[in-house]
Amino acid sequence: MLPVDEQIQIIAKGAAEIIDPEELKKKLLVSKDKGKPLIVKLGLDPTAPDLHLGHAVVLRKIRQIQELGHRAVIILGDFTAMIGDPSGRSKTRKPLTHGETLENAATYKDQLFRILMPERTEIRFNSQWLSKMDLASLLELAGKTTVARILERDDFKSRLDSNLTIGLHELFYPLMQAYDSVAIRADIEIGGTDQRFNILMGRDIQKHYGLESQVALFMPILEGTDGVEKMSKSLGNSIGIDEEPNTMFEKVMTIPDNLIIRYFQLCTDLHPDEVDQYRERLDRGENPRDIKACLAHEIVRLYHGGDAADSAMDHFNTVFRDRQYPRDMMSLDTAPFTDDQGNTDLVRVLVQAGFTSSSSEARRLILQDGVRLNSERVDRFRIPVRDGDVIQAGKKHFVRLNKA
RNA sequence: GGGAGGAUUCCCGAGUGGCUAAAGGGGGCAGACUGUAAAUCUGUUGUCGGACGACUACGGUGGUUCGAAUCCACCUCCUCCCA
Repeated sequence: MLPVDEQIQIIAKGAAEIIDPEELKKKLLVSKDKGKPLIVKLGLDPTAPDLHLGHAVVLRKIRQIQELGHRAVIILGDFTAMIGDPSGRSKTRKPLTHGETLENAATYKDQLFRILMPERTEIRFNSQWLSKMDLASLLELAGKTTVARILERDDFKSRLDSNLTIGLHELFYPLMQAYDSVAIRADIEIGGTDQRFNILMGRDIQKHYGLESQVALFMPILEGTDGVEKMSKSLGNSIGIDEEPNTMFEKVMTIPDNLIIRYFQLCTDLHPDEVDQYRERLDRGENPRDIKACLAHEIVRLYHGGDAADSAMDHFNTVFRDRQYPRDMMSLDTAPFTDDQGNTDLVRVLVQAGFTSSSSEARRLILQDGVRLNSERVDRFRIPVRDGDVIQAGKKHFVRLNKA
């Protein structure tokens, strides 16, 4: 195991807040002393089976901690999912059925191990202990906090103030999540800053059960590719960890420059010192594009491996930086779209190639100077073409035509 | 239990009998600019057709009317107020 101070440096990289750093240090010292790994808890709500880089922020952090020799316990909140975490939501969420929950959980697991080390990860369902809790134990648990305390939570508070519905059962959510920490004897609970209330509740409740309190490790909420909103699939600004290498690379390249370092910190496993080197290069006035390319390469490498990262970078440089044709592009037989006079219907070609979803859109694209034939703007819908000609739609779609 | 209001195109939201494929904003796409990107500016944003045009569309079903997103009836869902 690395020296404690160094471990702390790695754990703290990119973290929004650690409560309490001294306690963390103490736990690490004991752990190193006794050779006993710490247990890092992450609670996941099994509703979102497509992980993106935003979710990956906490997962990567866990991975880094695993590399230090510690263990992770992932709690799939199959039981709590019946309530639906009210965090950050302004509405009561529809409860999931048990079947849906299990189905989601299976998908989730596959994706988790793209990031975590399986041999140092344990996945547990909180129904294991929560479903067995009898009324007496529930009352005991509930007695360890107060209504006022629960209602302090921002989202409950604002919902209450604006007369929105709050189900009584929802008030139990933080308690149940806290109880998970008791059940698994968590040393550290990690989560986004939006989990602040729930995780701190865990510290409290553990103490009431006579356990040492967990350390709360909060990670920032990652901004999406638009640089403003938090990353989320429904906002369309997310980068999924399953995305194709080229797409992933391109998407990383579209983040605003001022987010480069933040992404290095939150989306890669680079050592803090390496991140600092990139920061210095930026400060020295090096072209942010090139630093961003390093970032994109690193991120693609994490999810697809070095070779894929190299070729994604190569593709990006060719197409976007050098404005040349990509090395490999799809090809399309023009015969079905060519009339007797030898004119090819580009509208249909664009639709067929999947570049536009309707022919109206294809016409629009042509009329707006968005289509090129061998680098020349096209201003007609029907045009003669030769074997091997290249049609380009917008900046990134290419197809080579062949006349079979 | 009683009362009031709402459901519009990808999203928010205007429209209250023909001039409405439907204002405005967001988002998307394209073009210009640029050291990638962001920002900015311009255009565009239902489908089919190279234009004129046709078709489909304003929660659901039926109706009134020459004509309905707009009026009426019933239904579904949502919200608010009083108790």
